[in-house]
Amino acid sequence: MVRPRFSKLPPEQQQAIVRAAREEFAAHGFHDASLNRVIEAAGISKGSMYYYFDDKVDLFAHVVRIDLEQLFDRLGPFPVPDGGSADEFWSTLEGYYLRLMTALTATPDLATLIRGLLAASTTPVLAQAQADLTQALLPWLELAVIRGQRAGAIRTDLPSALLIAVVMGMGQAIDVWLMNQQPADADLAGSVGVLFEMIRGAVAPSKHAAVRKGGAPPPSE
Amino acid sequence: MVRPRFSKLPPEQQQAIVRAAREEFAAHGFHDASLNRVIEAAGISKGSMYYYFDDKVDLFAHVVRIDLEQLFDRLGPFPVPDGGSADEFWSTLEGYYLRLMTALTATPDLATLIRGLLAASTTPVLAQAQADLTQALLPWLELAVIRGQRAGAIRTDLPSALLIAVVMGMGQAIDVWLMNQQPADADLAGSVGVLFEMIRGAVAPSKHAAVRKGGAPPPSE
Amino acid sequence: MVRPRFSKLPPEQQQAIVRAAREEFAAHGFHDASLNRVIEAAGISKGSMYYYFDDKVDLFAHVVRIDLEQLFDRLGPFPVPDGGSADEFWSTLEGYYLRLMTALTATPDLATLIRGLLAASTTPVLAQAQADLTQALLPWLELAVIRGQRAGAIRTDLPSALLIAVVMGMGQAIDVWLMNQQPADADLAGSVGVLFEMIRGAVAPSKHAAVRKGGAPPPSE
Amino acid sequence: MVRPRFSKLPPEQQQAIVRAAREEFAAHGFHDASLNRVIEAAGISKGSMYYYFDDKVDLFAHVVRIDLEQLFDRLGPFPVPDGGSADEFWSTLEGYYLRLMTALTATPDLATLIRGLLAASTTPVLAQAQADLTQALLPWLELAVIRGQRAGAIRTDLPSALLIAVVMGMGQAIDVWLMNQQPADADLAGSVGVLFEMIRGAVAPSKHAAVRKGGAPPPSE
DNA sequence: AATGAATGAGAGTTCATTCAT
DNA sequence: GATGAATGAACTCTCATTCAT
Repeated sequence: MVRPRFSKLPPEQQQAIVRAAREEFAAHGFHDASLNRVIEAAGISKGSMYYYFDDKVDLFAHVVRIDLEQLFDRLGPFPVPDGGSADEFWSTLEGYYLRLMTALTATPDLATLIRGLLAASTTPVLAQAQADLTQALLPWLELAVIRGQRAGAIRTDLPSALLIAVVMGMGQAIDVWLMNQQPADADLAGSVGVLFEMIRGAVAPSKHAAVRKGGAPPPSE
Repeated sequence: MVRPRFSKLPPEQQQAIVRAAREEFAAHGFHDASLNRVIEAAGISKGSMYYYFDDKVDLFAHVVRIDLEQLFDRLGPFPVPDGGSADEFWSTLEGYYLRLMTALTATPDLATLIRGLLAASTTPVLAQAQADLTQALLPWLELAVIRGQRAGAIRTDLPSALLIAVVMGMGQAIDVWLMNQQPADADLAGSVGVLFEMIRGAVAPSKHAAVRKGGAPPPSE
Repeated sequence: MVRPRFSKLPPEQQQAIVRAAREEFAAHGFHDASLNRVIEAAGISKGSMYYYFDDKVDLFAHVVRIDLEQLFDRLGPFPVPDGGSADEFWSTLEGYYLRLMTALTATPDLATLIRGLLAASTTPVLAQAQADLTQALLPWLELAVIRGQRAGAIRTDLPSALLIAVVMGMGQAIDVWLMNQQPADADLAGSVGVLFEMIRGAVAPSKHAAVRKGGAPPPSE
Repeated sequence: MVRPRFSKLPPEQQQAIVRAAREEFAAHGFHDASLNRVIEAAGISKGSMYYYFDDKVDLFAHVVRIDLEQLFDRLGPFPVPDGGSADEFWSTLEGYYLRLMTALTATPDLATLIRGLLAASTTPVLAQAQADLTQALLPWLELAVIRGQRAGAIRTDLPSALLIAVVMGMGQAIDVWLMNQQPADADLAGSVGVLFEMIRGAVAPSKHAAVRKGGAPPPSE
């Protein structure tokens, strides 16, 4: 955990440290990031680094947390549509996601960080940071699933955790695909539209599902 | 490239080395894997390691290649359904994928390796290994998309690269989810069924697409 | 570049490190010198070595630089005779060179270092160190040539670079010869006298040159 | 020493090995030359290498020896002018040296080898090879000095070893200077002329010497 | 509160040499 | 006679972390 000492620093110095760390982690990934380079860029001593943060992981986690906070502060609270039709549900979500992706595209270092974190499936040392990230998103996602189900927009025959995982996988794939395309913002809207279309196809109540599994009847809209 | 010297080793010693390396890479990822630990576990000298393999990357590539070969030897060739209905198309694919996942679930280290390789988006040193893996799969995947489109099973209004990326993202998510559940084989079939159902929903010709983009009219199912 | 950290060390420790490095480099040459042996002899850790110096080349360059500085501090500035006769020109130079050689003979390790550096024609990694050394000497040498020519002591029909190269070759040969003789200081003066005599014969305005090349008429002595 | 086994090889294989070694040594210097690369280029096994030669030094010495032999075979025996005037003495020598340098310029790898060997003042491991090279040349050089002295072309007041050392130093300097100029053959003759002129000035009987040292009276020209 | 000097463990890689076959 | 597999010692260099001041 970040030590309170760090929070007492003048904001501009906090920012200098976070910025230096963000750039280093984004540029080299967690493992290859060098604390020596971070403290040099931040203009602080090595002792101070360890005075503020427990260790490398702690610094990394703090950077991700801070950045995510700022990101979502800018975006405003997650809109979780309550009531309304399935179409309204998807449309609300898509609007929000588009703004999220627009923001992420504007902060590529953060995007790189998140991508790296999501992908670091084999680095146990980052498990905590991953868990943190997940914990920050999961409750909202689960709420969204529930409301989507109530709106008849999301199938009810699968665990929400699975639905969420698959949707995030699709989103990640689209993210990578988007970055490889380096689209203008105009394209971004179209791409997000396509993505949501596919997501909707994947998680919407499905006639195939009914046939295959004979699962629970879809809740009435 | 693996040197012929390695291939001349008695099979059990080749296996000992590959096994040691596989476990190390699976446990720590490519970067954090330690050659010292590998040679210790394999019971060979450091000089021998470099007598058999060019370098760390070469060893890694060899392990992945060997394991994939064995995997696909066990599975037989990719079936690419040609002709037939959309339902038949999906059913053929699902059967194969189920067998693939069954095999992967039985070799979790290999699964971890592949996952790590797919995710190593920022490690240029593995670019070759990634390219190898991709090149082995892409042609088949593209063929599958084309035949799926011909069968009316896959939408035609999006680039196949995007479709493939999204499907792989979904598959990866399911993989992770499956590994976290540590399901019995029985559950595996169900999960793969669900996955394909979602994939089908995502990439099947969509009425939404037609509405949104004014694209090509969906081929009749 | 040497890091300031090193300069802050207590002088005796700086000296211990420089001495250990000097002996190692002199004994084995740059390439065969082992940093492991240096840090062992200096009594510091491997980490400290790299805390003080960028790398092996940096250490080597520092040793040479320090030693040369001390050498020329002891000798005083290069005297560049201006005006006067050819005999006076040579006599001034000879006096300085004798003091230089006396100093070098007293510090054989430094002599070895310099010799090695001058001879390292094929080691691009030392190019910077060589360039440093050359740049420190060349301007003075060229000035000396010009003034010598003005005094009628040096021939004017050959490029100064060639003259300098040949003279340095002769000096180097004498150096080696001197070291093999391990002469008393008394002999040193005689040897330097002989060397200068030969140098004078080689680079003095020559009647042969006039005959052979039909070059500029030799300036009158 | 080269083992007789090597001499029994078919000449073309001997040549293949020597050629591979020569190129490797010339390209990387003795220390950085890799036996692995040599055997690969020569197309022999590592065991064979050590079956033919004691070790790396032995191989190096053999290459130098063979090449020098061939060089001097091509040049013919050293001409040691006996009788005649000082001018004739120098002229004979210069003619030979010009042919030597022409030959060396045509075989740059050998030239590099020799230069490296002459310069390797700090590599005790090559002491034997250096001594070999010197021993091959010294007797002739000393004979040349004696005859030169008899012809009144060379001063008699200095040990011949010193004269030889200085002359070789001058020659080496010119060699380097020549290589940096990359002259056409035409320039070579001129350069050698200049070199000999300077050599003559350096080692010819000198009035300065008589004045300075009160040494033996100079032999009459 | 803050520093920065010091370190040790470890990294990947190279290579001349040996020796059983 | 010839091979090439096997090795271990050595190499330079990196880095997160500690701790006395």
